[in-house]
Amino acid sequence: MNTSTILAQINKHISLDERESLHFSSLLIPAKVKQGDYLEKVGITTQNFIYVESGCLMSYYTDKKGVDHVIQFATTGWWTGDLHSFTRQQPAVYSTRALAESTVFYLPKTDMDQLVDRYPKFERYFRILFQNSLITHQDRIIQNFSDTAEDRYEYFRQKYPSLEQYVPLKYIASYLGITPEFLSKIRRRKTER
Amino acid sequence: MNTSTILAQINKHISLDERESLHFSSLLIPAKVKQGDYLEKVGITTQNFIYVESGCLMSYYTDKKGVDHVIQFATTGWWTGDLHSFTRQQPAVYSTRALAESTVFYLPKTDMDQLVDRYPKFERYFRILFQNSLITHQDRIIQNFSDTAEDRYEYFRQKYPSLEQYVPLKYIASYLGITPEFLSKIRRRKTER
DNA sequence: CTTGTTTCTTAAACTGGTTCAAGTGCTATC
DNA sequence: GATAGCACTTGAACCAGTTTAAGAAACAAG
Repeated sequence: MNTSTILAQINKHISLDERESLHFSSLLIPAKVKQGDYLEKVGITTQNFIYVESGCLMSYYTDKKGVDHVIQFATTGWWTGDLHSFTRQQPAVYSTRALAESTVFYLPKTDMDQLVDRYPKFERYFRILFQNSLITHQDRIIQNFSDTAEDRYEYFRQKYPSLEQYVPLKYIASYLGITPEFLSKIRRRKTER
Repeated sequence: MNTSTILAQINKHISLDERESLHFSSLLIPAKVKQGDYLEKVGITTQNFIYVESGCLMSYYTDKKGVDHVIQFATTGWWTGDLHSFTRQQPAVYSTRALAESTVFYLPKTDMDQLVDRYPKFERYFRILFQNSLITHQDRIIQNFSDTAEDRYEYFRQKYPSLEQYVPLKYIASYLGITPEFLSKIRRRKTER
């Protein structure tokens, strides 16, 4: 198991020594998942925080009418999962699936709890991670209110160019909060110009 | 200066001893603000994280067309401010104003940085704070996509009943992502039934 | 008390995005 | 190489929410 890229990712925010790196690595559970595989399912309490080493995952919410809403894509270097379920140990409301063959690391909640307890550096790492993610989520809320769907699509393509190769358009539409039909129209308008 | 309620708030998540409590309290800068006062303005880099001791604040974004979008209300016990500006020390894109006469504590960024450095407990406190806030923001994104404006209004009233006394309807409309005119219609529909 | 200012409401015309239904194209599998 | 299944597109009817404009109600300040 090669944990060098995840350690490099973490070392962007904190500086781990040998002992900390080894301990952290020992907690990770590596896994390979195929396209379409579920990593988390609605109703089951999430036991792991998920780190994407390669490939692409998506987390989505299925509403009362049975419509899926993509809350997040996660590609190399991202953490993902149903944070509510993970944090409060309650049945998940999001599902997480692989959009392509992917390799991931699972970090079990109990281990993460002990980890941050024992090494304040990791407490810091996750504080920074959540703080940054919160900023991104705030931006997204504002953007959903103030920009048109076309602007949001343009922004999405610029911000996450690597995702277009993995993600079917219908999921991009869902992430943008529109129907696949309307995304289709937007795309046509763009090529016609 | 009485810091007992903010300390009680923090002690819900971590357990501070006398020394830590005193040190933390010594960093806080108390302030009274009147209705309409600005605590942060667009374009000015945010120096403080803001804790609301009493009263009510709102943070909002003004888009290219000059329309305000409320990102958050903050009442007793909440932290607020432009997190992006605060974290990365860049000019604020949000403004923060008092909706009523309020008392707040400012926690300067430099002090907060030193605080979490010196006391891992505070690192944990803010990790938990951001983690919880992130969960709330994820829920809000999903809700904006899957629920109608009327459902969102109902949910808002149930979740934050105390806010209705402070917050003009036009700001509630903005928070919900609709126009004041449409909120007016929703309210009428509700009373007619 | 009254005058100006802001908030809230109402109504009509309008639009960004949805819904429904049908059709095209891809690729997968037997 | 037929059949099936899914992703994507197209178009027409439709609707949730906006825009514009105006009036009513609440409020603050002299």
